[in-house]
Amino acid sequence: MHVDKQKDTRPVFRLTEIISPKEDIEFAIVSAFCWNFAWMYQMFDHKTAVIAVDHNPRGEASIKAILPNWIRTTPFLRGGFGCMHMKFMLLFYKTGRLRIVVSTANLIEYDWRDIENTVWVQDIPKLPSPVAADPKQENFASAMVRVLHGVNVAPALANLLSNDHPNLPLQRIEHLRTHWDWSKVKAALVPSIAGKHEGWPKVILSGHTCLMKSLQDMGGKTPPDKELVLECQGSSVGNYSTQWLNEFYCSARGVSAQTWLDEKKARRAKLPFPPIRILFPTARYVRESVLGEAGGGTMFCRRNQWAGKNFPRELFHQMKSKRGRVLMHSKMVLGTFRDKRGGLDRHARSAARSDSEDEDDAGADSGEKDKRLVGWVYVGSHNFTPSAWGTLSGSAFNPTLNITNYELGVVLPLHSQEEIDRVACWERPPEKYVSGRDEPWIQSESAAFVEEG
DNA sequence: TGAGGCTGCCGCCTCACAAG
DNA sequence: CTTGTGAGGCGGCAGCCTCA
Repeated sequence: MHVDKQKDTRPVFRLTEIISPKEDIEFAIVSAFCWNFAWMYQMFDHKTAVIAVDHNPRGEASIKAILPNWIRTTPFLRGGFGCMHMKFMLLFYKTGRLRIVVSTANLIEYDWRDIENTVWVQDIPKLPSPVAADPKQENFASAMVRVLHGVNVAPALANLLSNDHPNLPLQRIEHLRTHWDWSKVKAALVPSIAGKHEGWPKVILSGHTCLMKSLQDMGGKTPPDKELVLECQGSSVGNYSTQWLNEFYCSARGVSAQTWLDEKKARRAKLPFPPIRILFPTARYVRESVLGEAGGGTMFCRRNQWAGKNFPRELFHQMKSKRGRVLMHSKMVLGTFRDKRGGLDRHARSAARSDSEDEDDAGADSGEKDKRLVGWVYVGSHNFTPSAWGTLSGSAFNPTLNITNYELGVVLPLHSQEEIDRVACWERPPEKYVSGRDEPWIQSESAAFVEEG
């Protein structure tokens, strides 16, 4: 389990250490795709008010009191497709401190005991008195406000406030922006809100286009003399087309989709695969892991995907945990910059910078934050799939972003090679699958999962 | 040189399917 | 019980070859 920078002296987080000291927590908003409510209930003091955001398979928005002081809320899913996959916690302490947790783990024992997950934690101090927030300013807090509205927290909060808990430390979701001091947060929050997002102002607030915007804002745009190499690691495999991989890659470089949205589809389909390494465990790795095939229940790849005509089998790489033969439920995208072949020298670069591409964004490379990054890392609930990150359509003038799932993660800038190696939870560099020898773990073909289908 | 036919490319239509 | 996309099938068209 990888942790926040300040806490990396400690290699492992227990859930009881995050939700601690539990008597001091007044209120919590907690989200996960899979819940064991009885188990989680003991993690909290029974006096603590809790809003539990959960996945509803039917995709109906709902709120319901499920335990003393607990309200379960579920967000709407268009047509019942997709899932509420966000995993986060907001822990409001009696002292005013707010602890933000963004993780990859579900709230069941298995995820915290048997497999590897990743957690990002930061404590946010309360401001002595509220400050006005610029409604146009987008930052971590404003993104969190949108997330909470997106997953139907508002009616649950109103319900608590008007019943047994009128004095909660959060009276309105918007107060997150004005009552706490977020200035120390270096991470960018990257949500995917399920549904259809139309027009640039909305499109850049969600999905891979939000990743693009966040990278621009933190100076993480791939420099013109460099090439971006992506290592995408997750526990589920999507349907990858050249078009979608290039779409994602473009955003990961910090380049707006305006550059390609008006290109003909037929032409886009013929582009080569970008330099993306897709990390997924091989069948052999799962068999030889500590829990064997039975432990492969959280890894998803289907035969018809792998066998698909244009499936990018050559992009697949082994996913081996640094921490021994344990399976990982972590989801990370690691972006690193390498010199282009025949790359420009240092001098030419500054010239290239001023005259090449740069579109609408002015602040991307500016100011003191430009301590020249070597890359960046995303960690959170997003698997590397179109359902999680979204697909763009429409025109460059009026784009549409369609997202199937609710997902949440953070992006952090990386400043050194050492930091890159430390932050990745897999052995680097990842080994490429050997054609003929290596095949991905396919759960439905394992004797341990016979009832599949 | 012109008619006819073969071939490959492109665009259009329909259908199936999406992920944890 | 969405919306968008890729695959696959089909037809039109341009280019080229062959034969009279």
